[in-house]
Amino acid sequence: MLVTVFGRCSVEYDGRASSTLDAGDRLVILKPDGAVLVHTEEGQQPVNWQPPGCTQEVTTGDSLRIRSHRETPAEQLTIDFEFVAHVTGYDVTDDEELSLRGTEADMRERILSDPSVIEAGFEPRATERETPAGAVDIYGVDTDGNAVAVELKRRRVGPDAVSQLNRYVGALERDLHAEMAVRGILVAPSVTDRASKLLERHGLDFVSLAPVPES
Amino acid sequence: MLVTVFGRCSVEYDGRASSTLDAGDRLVILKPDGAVLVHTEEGQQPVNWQPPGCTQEVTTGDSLRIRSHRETPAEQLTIDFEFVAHVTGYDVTDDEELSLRGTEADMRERILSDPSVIEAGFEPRATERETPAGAVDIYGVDTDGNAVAVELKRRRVGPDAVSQLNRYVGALERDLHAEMAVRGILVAPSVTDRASKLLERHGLDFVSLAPVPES
DNA sequence: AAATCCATTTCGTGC
DNA sequence: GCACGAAGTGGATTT
Repeated sequence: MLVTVFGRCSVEYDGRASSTLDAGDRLVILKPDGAVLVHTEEGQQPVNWQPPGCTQEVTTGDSLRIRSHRETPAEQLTIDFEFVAHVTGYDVTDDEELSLRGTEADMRERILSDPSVIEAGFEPRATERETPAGAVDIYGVDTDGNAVAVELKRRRVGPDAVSQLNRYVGALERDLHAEMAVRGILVAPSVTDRASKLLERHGLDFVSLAPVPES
Repeated sequence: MLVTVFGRCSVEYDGRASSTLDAGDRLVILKPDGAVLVHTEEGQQPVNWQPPGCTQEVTTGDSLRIRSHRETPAEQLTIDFEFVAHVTGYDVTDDEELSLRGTEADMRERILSDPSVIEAGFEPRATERETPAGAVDIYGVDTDGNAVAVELKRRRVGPDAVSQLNRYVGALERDLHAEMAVRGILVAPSVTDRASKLLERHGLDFVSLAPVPES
């Protein structure tokens, strides 16, 4: 059963960090998988929560208390209700899976089916090619026989993505032992100013590509 | 009013990406700030959502339909109910603020109040010191007169944090124009294997520090 | 509005 | 279980 509780409660959390929240009107959600969510009137994110797999203990002495805990990491959430306005339980069953388009994986498929969107003559050789620095999204060669590392991002990128690509290029250079030159190409809808300067500094290329073909 | 709807619904989303979700039993939450959440029986995260600030349009013709949209970016969510089991509305008001301990900011305060936890003789000179590559968490000098960039992480770090620190060190070196040598110190509870090798490769130091003083 | 980075990020995948 | 990286990441802060 998925249970919702409306009411006035205070919340304490202790685990990876710790927090306290004084009494206020909130919505508490208990999921059958062990997840707990405490939502206030604003924000997309819960103000407090516990992830799936937690164990709940509900006490209804003088007042309603919900305790949730887990090990590894040791975490504990305690919700104390001063007042309960409404409780609902509903048997939620959902066999359907979300179908999502416009992800990084979709960009990869598009490039593999038409490598020329990267550049004329680009030949993909592997996806998720392992290097000592991590997996390269698309590994291939260009018309000049250079090795090419392609890093994909579904949205506008900052300096972090450039550093990531640069790590892969460095690892490939050491891996290939100077047998061939290694180029790095960042593929994303756009880049920020700093990212652009970083690309130039590291001698990396950029190709603009959006996750969803624009209409 | 914060509104919850239990029922069987299908969901369509179109915006930064796009998705479809066939009919299933779910919990839909409508917040007064315009946020919309669609929760299934499992997972901490909603299967579909709309962020705060969105505009809702509810149609109750043959069946209940909730449409939410926003501009910048243009995004739209449509929830079609085949069956509504339960609807609850509750006036949720919450003036309290979450008090959170164990954040990166707390680590910074601790270091500033006792810089020797970094190393003997370390002198902080600035926090959030701006460089062309971003802001350095703590900037200071060591006993040998070197400039020191300290990067803080509240949890175990991987290669990304090392690259981040390396960017700052590089930017400081160019900024200071070889007036003084620049050291980089990563401060975190622990590092992964790859991160450790990267630290060594870049000549960066590591200091172990947990966000919450261990008992 | 854009940029940057933290987050009790969560989540999936692979080892 | 850990490691690594994506995410419609969200959220806060500053410019």
